[in-house]
Amino acid sequence: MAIFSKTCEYALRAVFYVAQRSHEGYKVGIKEIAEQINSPEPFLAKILQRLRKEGLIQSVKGPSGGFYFDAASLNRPLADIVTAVDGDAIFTGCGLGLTDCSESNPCPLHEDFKKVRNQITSMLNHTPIGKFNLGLIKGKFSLNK
Amino acid sequence: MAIFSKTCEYALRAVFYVAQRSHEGYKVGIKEIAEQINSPEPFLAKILQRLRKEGLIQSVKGPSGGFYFDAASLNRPLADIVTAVDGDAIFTGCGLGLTDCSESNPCPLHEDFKKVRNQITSMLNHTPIGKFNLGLIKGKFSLNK
DNA sequence: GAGATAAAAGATAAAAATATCGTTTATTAA
DNA sequence: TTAATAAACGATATTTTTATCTTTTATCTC
Repeated sequence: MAIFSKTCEYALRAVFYVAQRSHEGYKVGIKEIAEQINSPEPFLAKILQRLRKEGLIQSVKGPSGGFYFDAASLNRPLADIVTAVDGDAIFTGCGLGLTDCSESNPCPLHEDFKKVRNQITSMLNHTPIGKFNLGLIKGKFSLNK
Repeated sequence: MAIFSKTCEYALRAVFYVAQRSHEGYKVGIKEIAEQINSPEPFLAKILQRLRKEGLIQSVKGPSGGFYFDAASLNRPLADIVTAVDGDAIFTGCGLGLTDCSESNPCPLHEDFKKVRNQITSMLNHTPIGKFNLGLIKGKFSLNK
């Protein structure tokens, strides 16, 4: 089990790649994205369609078209992407899968998981999509293996 | 997406319930466990079979049989249960799903996820199966909704 | 030892997540 | 205004996870 679904992992990797290229002034085609982040192209296309419908990423059709982020979108937090793809289970869900777990009706791991969730939530809320652009351009980070 | 698979959530809830009952001196039948933790009985049976094969839980067949933990097993860490069911992805996997992510070839979120993973790992390694027995007996914790 | 009980095992089934394909629509550039 | 390009859309396929059912085996009680 991972923190995010496979779908969300692809989404985040794609987001980082498109953000980097947007920072450099380019739009990117789905084929290039899929190659660069090592994901199945048609599946990734579906994911980006969803993000686009939610207004989280921009795209234009036709020659010299592709996906990109405008300035405002580059500043959105990663949490928006995660929520769009995986919902808010990672932010609010019980670690043991209970539906009514809460302060007043806690599972045994409630306090422990609260810390973990808070850390993940804080990280995703405070990390803008474009945060790693310079690092990616400098080749400091990997997105493909 | 959750931290653990549904299978693992059931496993942990069942483990807590059986641990509590073992502490009280009882063995528990699969039917009672499934009822008390609100899980599908035959599915849970498969899960407990796996744990039993790995020696993480004990069981006896026949009348007045059922599942239980011996003293040594009650002191094992939750990490053993999680590893048996979900493998070690939660402890070692890359947050973005990369296979070769490491200190020398990091994904953009590598440092952030290291903190999250370390916290989860530490928690699961330092929490023995029997830790919540008294709290459960006193009704302080919920396992069923 | 016979009958009852409860877990183990094996074969399936259903649902959800992941992945693919063919066609359509929008946009651009010539 | 046409040809080429690239995303959008809709239908379908595959794989994995989750769940069920039936039969078998072990153990206890009498």
